[in-house]
Amino acid sequence: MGITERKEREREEMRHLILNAAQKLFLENGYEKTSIRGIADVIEYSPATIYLYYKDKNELLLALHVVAFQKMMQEFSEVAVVENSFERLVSLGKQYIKFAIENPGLYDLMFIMQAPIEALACKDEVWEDGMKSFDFLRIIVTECKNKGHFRENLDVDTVCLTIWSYMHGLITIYLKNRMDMFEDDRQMDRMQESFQLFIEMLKVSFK
Amino acid sequence: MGITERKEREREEMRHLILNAAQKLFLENGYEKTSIRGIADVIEYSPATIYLYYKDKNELLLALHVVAFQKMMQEFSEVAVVENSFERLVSLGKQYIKFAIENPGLYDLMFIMQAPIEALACKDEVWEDGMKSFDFLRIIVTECKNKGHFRENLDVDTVCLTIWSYMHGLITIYLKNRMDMFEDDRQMDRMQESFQLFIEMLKVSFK
DNA sequence: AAATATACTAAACAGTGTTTATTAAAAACA
DNA sequence: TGTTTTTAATAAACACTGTTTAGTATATTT
Repeated sequence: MGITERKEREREEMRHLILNAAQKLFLENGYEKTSIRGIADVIEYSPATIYLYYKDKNELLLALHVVAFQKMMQEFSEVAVVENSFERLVSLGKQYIKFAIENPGLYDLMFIMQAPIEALACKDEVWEDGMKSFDFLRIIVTECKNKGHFRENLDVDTVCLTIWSYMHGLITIYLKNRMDMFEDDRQMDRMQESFQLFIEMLKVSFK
Repeated sequence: MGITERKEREREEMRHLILNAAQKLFLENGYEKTSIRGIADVIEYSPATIYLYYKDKNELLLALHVVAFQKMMQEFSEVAVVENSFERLVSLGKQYIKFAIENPGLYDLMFIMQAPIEALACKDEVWEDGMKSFDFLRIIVTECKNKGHFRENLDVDTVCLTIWSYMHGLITIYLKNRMDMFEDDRQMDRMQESFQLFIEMLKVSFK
């Protein structure tokens, strides 16, 4: 009896259809204009149908959040080609900035919005995507220690949290338009200068 | 003819009344539950009345954002008692973290939400509150250079942006529940450890 | 062929920010 | 003073939002 299997397949297809429409609206018009009704319009189903496949909007946004992390992790994999482990860390930083600037809406969903975190809390699940990407950083920092770029007595987790905090802060100050404070049009330059300075700080103080 | 003066005074009182109600709701129930209708209920006026005193919700949130900056700057003034300029910088960092954790809603409004920035853009104004608080940091960093804590060839603006980025990142990772990733209940400890590490980084690499 | 289960939706509920037309009161003018 | 004009406030509506409920076709099982 393959009916239940077909049903399950159709259900998964429908979930995909909804998720793709959500992604389309999210990337095109941003978060504000990604409404359940809007998604329903795109897929030509009634709004209520969406609730047969996702518990609520938070869960739908969580699904989108998972896709976003997959995309980021894939772009991260490009840094693997860099031989030197410290240079690989620098490369990861550049990729992180690049991803955030090219996908501001997704970055918001991944690291700022409460919706996906609330959805996880509802399901009593942990933030696995966050953990995996943090692990990516952790591995590189660990290798920086092993290869002698960073001294031995540094706590890897503390170093990672410090690096991530800096990167996340720089990016959100930029994305949330708080660099408009600098009244020139050197925002991008200023970010690059700060990033270079931070790299120097790592190099000098972790030696 | 003191009628226009009285009218202006009454108008200002009404703006205050609205702003206070907004602040009350914002601090008690957070952003989501701070609605125009909710504010109207508190002050016992109709929702439409609020629009006679504030152009829209963004402008009201901008007014609240101004109050928030006043509060933060007042708390910042406490660090003036610290003699050593580098220690004053450390103190400022601690005050910044303290303010953010004690006033997460206000911090959101000041540094993450788009509403006040959009309201400013509408009025063709610059982010003066942001500039003033950044100046506070700039002055202390400048003195760190003058007193020999930081070397001479560092660009003050770049240093300030780097410090602010780190602080802002650490705080938002915490406030937006992205530290739930660490499955222990040492979140606060981890923040402190990272903060200490960053202070050491400044001390060592800017010498 | 009849009974049951599934997939879907129209309509409603309870919210949101905002605008418009209307009314009551205050100020200005004659 | 009485009349006109300006001002302040609001009820009601508009166009949205996420979500739930009750009802209807369709598909599956008995």
